[in-house]
Amino acid sequence: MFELGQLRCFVAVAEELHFRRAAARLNMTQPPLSRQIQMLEQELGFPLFLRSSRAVRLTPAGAVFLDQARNLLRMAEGAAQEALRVARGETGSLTIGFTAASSYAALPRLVALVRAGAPGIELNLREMVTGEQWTALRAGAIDLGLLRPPAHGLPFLRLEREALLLALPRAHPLAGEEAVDPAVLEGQPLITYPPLDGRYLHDLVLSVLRLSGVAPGRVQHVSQTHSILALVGAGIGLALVPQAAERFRPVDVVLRPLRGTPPLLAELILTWPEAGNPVLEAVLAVLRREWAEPARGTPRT
Amino acid sequence: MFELGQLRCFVAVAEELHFRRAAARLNMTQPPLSRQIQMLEQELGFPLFLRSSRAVRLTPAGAVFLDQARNLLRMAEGAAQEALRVARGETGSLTIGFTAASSYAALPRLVALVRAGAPGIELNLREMVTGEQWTALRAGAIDLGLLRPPAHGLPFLRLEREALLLALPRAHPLAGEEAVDPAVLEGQPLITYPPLDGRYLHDLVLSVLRLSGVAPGRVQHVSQTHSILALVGAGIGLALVPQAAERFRPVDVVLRPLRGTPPLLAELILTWPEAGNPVLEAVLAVLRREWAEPARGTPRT
DNA sequence: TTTCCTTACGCCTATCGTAAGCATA
DNA sequence: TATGCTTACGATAGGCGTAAGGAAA
Repeated sequence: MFELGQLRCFVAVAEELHFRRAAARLNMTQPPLSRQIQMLEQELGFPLFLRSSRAVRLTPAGAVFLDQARNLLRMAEGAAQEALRVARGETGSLTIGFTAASSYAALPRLVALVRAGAPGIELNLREMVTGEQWTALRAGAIDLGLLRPPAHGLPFLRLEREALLLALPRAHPLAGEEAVDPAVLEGQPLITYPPLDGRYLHDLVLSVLRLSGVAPGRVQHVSQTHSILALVGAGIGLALVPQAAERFRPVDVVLRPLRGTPPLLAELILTWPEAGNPVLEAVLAVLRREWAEPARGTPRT
Repeated sequence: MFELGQLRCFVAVAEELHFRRAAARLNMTQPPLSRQIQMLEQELGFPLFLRSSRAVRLTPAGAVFLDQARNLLRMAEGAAQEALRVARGETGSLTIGFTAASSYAALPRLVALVRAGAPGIELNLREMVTGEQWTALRAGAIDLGLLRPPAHGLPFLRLEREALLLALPRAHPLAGEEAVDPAVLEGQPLITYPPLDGRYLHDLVLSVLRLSGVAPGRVQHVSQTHSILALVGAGIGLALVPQAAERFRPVDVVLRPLRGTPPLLAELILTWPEAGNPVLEAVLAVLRREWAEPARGTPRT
């Protein structure tokens, strides 16, 4: 097969229609140029030029091949440029796994920051629960995970810290209070996260209860926060949910801080398999620089 | 700039993710393959692979470059194939200049024969008068000319020979005759071709008159046959036109052979700049093989 | 005679293959 | 210890440059 150098020789001769001038343009002498063209012609199996000792002309097949050669050379340069931009993290694509809950506040903010700070980078978004995200991170199916701790040793960035709020029906006697005493949970049916799939929030809720010295009644496990809120609204029980739930709270449910509770904060982290992907590095650089924990990430005072 | 050989090395390693197996596939040993990849990486300015002494993985930029490299290699092979087909005359395009008169019989027949006999060849058709065709042939703007003689020394193929017929209004007293005596032209107004632009037919008409010993009256010069026929229909005068005019004769005009006239035949030729274009050769081969002068090309008996 | 492409020939460089080096599981 | 990529080194082949050849205006 021919080589790109031969194509460069061919294009030069085809454009100059003069071997000596073409050779000068290529910074070489003319005999080796003649040989390169001959070898190219032999490789291709047809003549590219009609040499009449006084003039050089392209054959019809040569004219066709000239178009192709120019295309190939242009594409070759473009290929290097394109990949170089990816290597520099200036362009490329990342796939982000995110939990349903994060899609209301953290995810839109993250997408907006990346769009503004690294406009060449395309983000593919895939909603999946925390457990799926770990699998996907290990398999390389996603480049970033937006999920709850722990990070299992992987590098991570903490995006949000939010207090757990008590979710109770609007019709509940204490719904009008500014803040609610944890004691009301004593013996009450509680809806909380499952210990495996939603381990982090499950443990966090238990910590809150333990620290408050409260023992709830029957406990129901539901993994998605919006389902929990729906059950609360239906009067099935009370629940402790992260503050972000305020964004998708049904109208018949209200969220209230627990009075006197030590600030147990639910964290949302961004994690990734490892360093080395420049596109990823570019996105992380933007986030480290631009992301400031919003005021709403701290509990109401 | 990198070379296609390096791309082949890169694609092999990227597909095998294993230098030794890739080297085997490329019929070389593994150390030079490593060097080629290193040189390619240095050329590009970014690493293509992450080597961890136990596994080889593509970097994100490497994955992008793999796509580009595959495209380039595929295009390189395609380029040679495409141009080779042109060199063999199997495909390509030709531009044909043709006169308005030829577009009724000779041109459609020619196009049909080429379509059937050389299906890969595309024909571009450009109507132009004979004089324009000569300029275009010299400039390379058309590859073939469908025009009246002479060929001015260029190679040519005679496509048709047709008698000159007398065009006269249907209302003319002699319109009912099977053939007309040339003597009727004596002193009559005559519409014929201009001596410069339509030189060939002009001279041919004069020859017919001279051989018949007839001197017409006032002579009007009009270059396009369909215009001549329109003037005949309007009673402006009589005319001698090639038999092909039968195809686009107005209903109020009839064409009749001249009785006793020696067979002065108007020829239509196909001419081209020179040999050497395989696409042209392929078309000419088809025409030489398939073209038979049709019966309608000879004068009525 | 001049121009311009091709052929011939010697040198040099770049690539290949073999062998040794080095890190990891 | 085995596997697998890299480094080192000598041999070879392919490409470049100089010089001579040959055809056409």
